[in-house]
Amino acid sequence: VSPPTIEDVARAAGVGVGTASRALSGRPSVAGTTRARVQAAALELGYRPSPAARALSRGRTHTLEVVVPLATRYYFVEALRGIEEGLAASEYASDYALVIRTVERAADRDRAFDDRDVRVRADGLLLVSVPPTPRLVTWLARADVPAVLVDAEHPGLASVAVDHEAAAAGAVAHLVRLGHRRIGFVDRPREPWLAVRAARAAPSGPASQPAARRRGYRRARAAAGLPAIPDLERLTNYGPQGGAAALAALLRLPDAPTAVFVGSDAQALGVLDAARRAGRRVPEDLAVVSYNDVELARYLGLTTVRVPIRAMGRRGTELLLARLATPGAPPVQERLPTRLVVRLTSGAPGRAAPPKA
Amino acid sequence: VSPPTIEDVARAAGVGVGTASRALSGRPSVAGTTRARVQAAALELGYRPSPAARALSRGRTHTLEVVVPLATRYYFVEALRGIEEGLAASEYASDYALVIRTVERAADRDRAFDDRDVRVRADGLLLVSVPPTPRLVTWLARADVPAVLVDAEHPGLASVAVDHEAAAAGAVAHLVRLGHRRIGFVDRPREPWLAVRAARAAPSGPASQPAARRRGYRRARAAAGLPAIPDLERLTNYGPQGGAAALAALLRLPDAPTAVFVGSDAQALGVLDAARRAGRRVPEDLAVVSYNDVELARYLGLTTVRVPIRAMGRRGTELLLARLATPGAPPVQERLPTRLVVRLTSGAPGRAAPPKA
DNA sequence: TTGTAGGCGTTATCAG
DNA sequence: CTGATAACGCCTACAA
Repeated sequence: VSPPTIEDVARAAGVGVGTASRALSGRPSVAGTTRARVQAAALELGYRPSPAARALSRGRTHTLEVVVPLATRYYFVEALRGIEEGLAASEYASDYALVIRTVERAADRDRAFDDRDVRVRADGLLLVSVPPTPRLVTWLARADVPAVLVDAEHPGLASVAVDHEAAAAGAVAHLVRLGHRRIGFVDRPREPWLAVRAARAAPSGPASQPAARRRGYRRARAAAGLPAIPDLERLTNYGPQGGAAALAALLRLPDAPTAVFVGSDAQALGVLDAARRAGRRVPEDLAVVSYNDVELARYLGLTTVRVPIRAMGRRGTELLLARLATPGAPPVQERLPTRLVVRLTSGAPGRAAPPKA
Repeated sequence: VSPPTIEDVARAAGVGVGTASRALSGRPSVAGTTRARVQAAALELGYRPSPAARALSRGRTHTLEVVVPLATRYYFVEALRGIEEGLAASEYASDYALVIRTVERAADRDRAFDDRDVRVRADGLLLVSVPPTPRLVTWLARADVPAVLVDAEHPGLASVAVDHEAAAAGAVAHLVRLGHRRIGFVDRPREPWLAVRAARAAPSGPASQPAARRRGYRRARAAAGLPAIPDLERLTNYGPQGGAAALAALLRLPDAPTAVFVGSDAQALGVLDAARRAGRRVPEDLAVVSYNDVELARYLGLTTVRVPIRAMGRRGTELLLARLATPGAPPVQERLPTRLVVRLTSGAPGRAAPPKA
């Protein structure tokens, strides 16, 4: 009752295991008739090669591991889609299996890069939005598994990234151009899975998106001659509730802002809602620009920064496959452009119609 | 330069490989000092057990395979979240690796269940929203891998499902109770990955969600004494564009409907938009009830059927782990309840305030 | 408690 | 072109 092995197939076909292996693996040096016989026998017996045995023998698992935070939902799915696209469109063998590993807490991340944690040993590693800690970097060096960072960067490591700081600065500059001077900033705090165990986080540690956006926000302010005003910067929970709370706090300020830059569309949702409940019209009383450009942003008329996470996933996969195919190649670092998508909430001139489907 | 094997560890610790294996695997019959010595040696050498060798030797891969359609995005992520929850909360060893396999086209599905397709051979299989075709059923029987269907059912197979027909009927009944008689139906056609290769699809083939919803729609009509009117039923592309097109068509009817039941929130988005552009107020001129209750539904005030996909994923995982732990156990079939979430778009009495964050 | 040896299913090597 | 046979790295009886 145990599943048939290649030996069973060989016996049924009246050949040796070596020949059976070659015939089934599509190796050239096998006579046509022999190959046909072996294949027929395999089909007859319902033979299925053992991936474990094959991996052990070949030394490769034909598997890619993807490490992603699950928290930013849409972002995650889009990245995954991009990865699948990259796999499907590849010029190399693309039938890699994908092992997904989600990290939501710091513990998950630590476990993910713990030598004692034995899972599938992948041929390659794709790290999505997981800024490399020093620990991770040494782990990567030791594990000598080709890795590509997606939406993150580190010297010496292959990556496909985006300049979040510049993107944020551009968004804020847009508000400045529209005449705003009191511009608030709403974002989430450092992600939980980025938490550093000890307090010895490097001062210029792995860049998180929120940190990069804040730098961009400040830079744009400075460029416009605006001073830094701590009260205008609000770090709050991810999601609409957080955004709503942040805006409520901003509106209570003596000098309430006339515009806000929000670090995610999800928080912007709450911002819009809180504005409406406070009787502020958007964009007349309050201009809103957010970040990511998730699918629903267009339905809300959200002016937002388009982050090409899907394209990053795709390109990252391509780079990984290329490195897998050419082991010697040096790690490539690429950057993809972002783009401010101007819709209604920023009150851009010349736009007044409701969003279209 | 090749990675250290257990033999290296054994040598370094001055013991035999057997002892090293037992010490590292946490087996009881090892002296405390010996174990410590082995573990120290392993740490020193940076030893990482080979999953492939372990899988080959143990006969288990410690891996779960999840087959999901990627098309319905939110649905997919939620199911995955539920699966992770189930894994994390399990009373059994929960450190299974997850191999994700997405099927978007019929070819993907065929490949997924092709004997010649060698990927990681998982210890268990979780099929999310993939109704079992006859072919799949026989494959499952042959592969003798414990499997659990999530959001699908089949006689003899373990499953966690939902009664989509009843849920749809309930949604339509709600509209009937509100006094509507001309009730339209908008849904997507059979999913592409369900396409049957030959035309020999069983008449009552694997139930797709759209099919179940349509049955529910018709049943509710019949229960209300309403005749079936083919013109009122529109199958259109998934997504807002499809929904918008469908509503436009419905509004062109001589007897335009005063209410619509839409098979997905994504399509409902387009329906709302098309209604607005046509000058129809919601819910005064047109009541809308949709399906799934995705996150953004509350922000749009959508009345919709809540489908507990996350809970299904979680429960399915629990069932799978239980079966893995107790091979003899018979397949369990469970159903989870759905619930109509009444918000604004259905015009339910006593609700007039804008949606709250 | 510990060491030794056989086997898991495949691929690769190397004679025929 | 084909058939034995030795790895691949680990686990697990079996013996000591």
